[in-house]
Amino acid sequence: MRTDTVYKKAFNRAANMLRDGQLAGELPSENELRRRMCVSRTTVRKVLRELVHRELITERHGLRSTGRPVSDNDYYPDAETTPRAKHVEQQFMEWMLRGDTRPGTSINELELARQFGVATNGIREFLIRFSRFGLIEKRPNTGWLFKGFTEDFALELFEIRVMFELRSAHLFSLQPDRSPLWSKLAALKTAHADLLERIESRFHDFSGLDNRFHRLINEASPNRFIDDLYDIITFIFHYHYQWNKQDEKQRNLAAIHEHIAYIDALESRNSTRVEVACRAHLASARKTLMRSLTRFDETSINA
Amino acid sequence: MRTDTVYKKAFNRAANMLRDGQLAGELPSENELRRRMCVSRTTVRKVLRELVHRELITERHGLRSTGRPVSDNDYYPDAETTPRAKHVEQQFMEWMLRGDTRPGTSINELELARQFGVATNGIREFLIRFSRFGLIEKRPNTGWLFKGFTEDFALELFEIRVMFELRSAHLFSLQPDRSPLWSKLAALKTAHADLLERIESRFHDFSGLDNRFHRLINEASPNRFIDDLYDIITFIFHYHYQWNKQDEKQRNLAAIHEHIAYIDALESRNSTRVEVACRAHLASARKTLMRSLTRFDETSINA
DNA sequence: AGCATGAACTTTATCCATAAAAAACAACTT
DNA sequence: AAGTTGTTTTTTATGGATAAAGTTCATGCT
Repeated sequence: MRTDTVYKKAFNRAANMLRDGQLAGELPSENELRRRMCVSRTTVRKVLRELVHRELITERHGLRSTGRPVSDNDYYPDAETTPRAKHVEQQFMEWMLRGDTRPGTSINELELARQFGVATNGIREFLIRFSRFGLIEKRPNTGWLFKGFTEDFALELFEIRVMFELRSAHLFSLQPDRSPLWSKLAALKTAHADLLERIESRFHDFSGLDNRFHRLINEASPNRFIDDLYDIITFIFHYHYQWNKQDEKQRNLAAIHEHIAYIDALESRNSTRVEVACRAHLASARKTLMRSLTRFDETSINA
Repeated sequence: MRTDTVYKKAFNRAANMLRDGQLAGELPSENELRRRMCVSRTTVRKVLRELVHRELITERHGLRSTGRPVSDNDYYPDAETTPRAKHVEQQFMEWMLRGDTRPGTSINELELARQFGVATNGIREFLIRFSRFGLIEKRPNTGWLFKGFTEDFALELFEIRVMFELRSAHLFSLQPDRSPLWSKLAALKTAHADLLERIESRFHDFSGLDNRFHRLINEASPNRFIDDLYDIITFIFHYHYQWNKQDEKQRNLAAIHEHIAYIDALESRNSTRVEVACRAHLASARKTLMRSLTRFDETSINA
């Protein structure tokens, strides 16, 4: 059966809004709520029905207003707000990156389905989606081949990344002064400086910033294929570093400094400087990844 | 129910082998056949059973030998030798490229499933696979958005293609003289010259040659992400030009000459020459595509 | 032991069913 | 007329079933 994660997530959001006082007094119309929560009115109505049922809101001659205060255990647990497909993704990535899955292993849809507790259909859809990341390959009528999250993979990925980023950075620096992206860049620079101040406690925040930064660079000259590659990078890094936290603070600190230098170079509009800063940053990112890869391999082997 | 296209295709191949005399006299073992036909032994046995049943081969105390001659209507029709997934692909591409499907149209899985006569699952799997081509986009819980086979798409694709090809061509030309790829290149050059001789009748053969050529260039410095882009290009061009045959001979003739110039440049190992020839060829390919796109639009509008 | 066939078992490709979510339609209200 | 809410219809997300194809095990023959 289809999961009702959309409803549950919407319910939790609504509960949050009630708690924050965003919905104090008389509630907005179903349509208005629908817009704010980005779900269909059908779902909004389901949420409202449940809110009434739990007396979190009251309804009197068609007028809805806030009811009793929201308590912590009114919320649905997080796991129930994530669709199956996402769970499959998470479990698969863990299986692949954490387990002792060696390059050359063949992937069995049925086995994964059993292991993850879903129908084979979901596994298959995930694998098809995932195959564009270049880590697995389909052999018709037979199964999938895991090619491995290897050094080769990382090298190939970074080779393309460098090409793309140099191109985008160059085009970014050629923008007219009046382009609104310059002020966005300045804002990002400030954000970097701020993070630097609070690095001790907030170093996890870097990955969000990193994303925004690299996506901003691409915004000056959009190209869907470049965006795609960046999706891959984001995805891979997200999961890889999620289980690989050695030196995280150190790593991020270095990267912040590189970013700032890179931003300065962009602002200088000097193409040589841009190239140097861009290459320096990517070289360092690659080195970090490679180091974590080999170390990762060792721990796997010894596990 | 799963289609038995694997069996039918294998059967046709076996029939062909019988007809060609490749299996004259006593037949090889099941395992040997399995290897030759690239299917499982289970399928081989099914084929053999049917061949016996139709008296195309005879079996006597476990010894199989050829039987009556193969007739034209022993073959299964082509349509029955293609798996559903492939049919979906073909029908979808036709729907997209030939119909009046405008950018911004939303794609309905259920409707396509009905239209193509398959289960929604097959449609969905195809769409997921196809989404990496950058022409459609998924909006969760809602459907797919067709972004259009537009000029923008072609421009973005070619921008990347140029970057990749310049990089690969450059690296190709840096190979040591003893690399075996040089002789492969020479062979391809001859093939081009041959095709030029028989261009009047054989101009369709160009696309195969084109593929081999560009893939060869990439072989010198493999990168899976570059191969991926080339898959996209191959796929798109295949379908686009399948229904868009204007000036085909003309187009291919020009391209052959460009390829030859490009090969000469590579053989000269002179990087400036390589770059010039490569750019010239890709610029021309882009122009051709763009022209066919606009013309294509017009015919669609008037259709 | 090594290869051939036969039989049993496992996995993939494909269809179908259904609850959840979205969209469309209808009827009211201001 | 535009925005509400109530109702119905359509579509997506997900599970389940099964024939075809692949793989493994068993048996027998040189």
